[in-house]
Amino acid sequence: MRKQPKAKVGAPKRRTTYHHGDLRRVLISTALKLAEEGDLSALTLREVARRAGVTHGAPYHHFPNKAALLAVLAEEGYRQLYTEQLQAVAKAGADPTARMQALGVAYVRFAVQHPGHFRVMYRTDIGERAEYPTLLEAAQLVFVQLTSTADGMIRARSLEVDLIEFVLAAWSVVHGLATLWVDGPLKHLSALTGNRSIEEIAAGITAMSIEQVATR
Amino acid sequence: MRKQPKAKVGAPKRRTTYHHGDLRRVLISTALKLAEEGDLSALTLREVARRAGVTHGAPYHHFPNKAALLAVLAEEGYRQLYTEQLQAVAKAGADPTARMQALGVAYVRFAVQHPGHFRVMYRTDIGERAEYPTLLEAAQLVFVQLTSTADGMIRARSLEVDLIEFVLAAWSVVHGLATLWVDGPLKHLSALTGNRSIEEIAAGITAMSIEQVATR
DNA sequence: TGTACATCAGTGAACGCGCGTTCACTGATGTAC
DNA sequence: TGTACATCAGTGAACGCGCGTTCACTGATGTAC
Repeated sequence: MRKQPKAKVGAPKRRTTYHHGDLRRVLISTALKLAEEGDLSALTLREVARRAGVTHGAPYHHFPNKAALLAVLAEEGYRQLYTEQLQAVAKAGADPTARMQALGVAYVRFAVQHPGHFRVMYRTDIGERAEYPTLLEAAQLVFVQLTSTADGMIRARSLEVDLIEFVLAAWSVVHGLATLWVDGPLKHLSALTGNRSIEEIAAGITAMSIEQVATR
Repeated sequence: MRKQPKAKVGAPKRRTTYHHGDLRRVLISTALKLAEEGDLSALTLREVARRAGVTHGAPYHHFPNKAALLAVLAEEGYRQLYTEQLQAVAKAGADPTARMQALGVAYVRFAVQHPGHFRVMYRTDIGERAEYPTLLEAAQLVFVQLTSTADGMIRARSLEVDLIEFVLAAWSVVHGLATLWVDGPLKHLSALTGNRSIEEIAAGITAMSIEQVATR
């Protein structure tokens, strides 16, 4: 049996090895947890290090600076969103309208289930995104998926709407709902939403906003 | 003629009086200007004082703390939004659908024209809003206006939609568009929107999202 | 299997910074008589 | 109209704080022979 020093109660887990093993991964997931707690201003490198049970200098062996860590977090978010939307669309079957709606619902569900990722993805004070090409690429993946799904629906139904405008409308409604829910007034206005789950609401709203276009 | 000391170039205007005259007002409008510049993390009390040409202790003779200044800013924003929406609805005439759409367009226009107010209004890290009853009241005014306009449209057309759901859908789409435009990816994606004005886009999108419900 | 040595990934002290807030002060202003 | 005095609204030094980042260091780990 390995010697296992007693860990102080409430203190971060005591490492048994000097080297951490997978600090990079731990820093990312700790930062994510912090972002999930709400206020992004509480997401500091020093606090991340603290919670990871490591000195505040340690992260610099894995990331050149704070912005780089946030960029990784954002990129992971976009990839996750892409994957979840891909699955949702696949599950929705062949009907282009159903696929479009599933995409929207998946967007809102992602934001609600991964608020940390969502916040970091749309935070503006991360610095120039152009410095992180893989982040840009991941974001574009999501956008392309939206555009092509929307295009599929328009073509299938020979709708007379401008693709860009349709895409913007769809994006706006789910982004708005997600934002109002995750960080906005809806967070506290449960009186409004009662005991309906966000998913039900999202389904209702996207149905109202998107499906309508198809059935006119 | 009053004696007028030469002001240093680039420095804040030199006061000729020891007392400022209307520092409270100036602090508010300076804070607003800062919020309009983009990143709310740059909106600090000290910077506000600096730009107002006053020491950083001075604001405390007009506001108990930073949160109180932000609360005033937010409240002004809500009142302004309410007024602009009221005018837009009045201008739209009697048709309930046209009124509803005008309300939505006014929301987006407000966000675009007053991004500072918009940012502060929806910032979560201001502290507990319940501490500022007049702020709450102003926000509710806007919400009530939205709800009653939506209700008017539903009744006039005997729509079979849930009021809350309709309200949420309408709010989501304009809030999403505003957010994506003011602080989100649309800010830089002018490729998407081309040379169309945000107002045209907002009109198109709200028409697509809201009017459709009525014409089904 | 053992040893020498390079490299990796931590530590912890330090730097410089800007923030919100407090406080004793003082010059300017308003008011009573 | 002039004067005494209270109050208002500034000043500027100071406090304590947490942040991002750097750096010389050192213990742990991996590799060549």
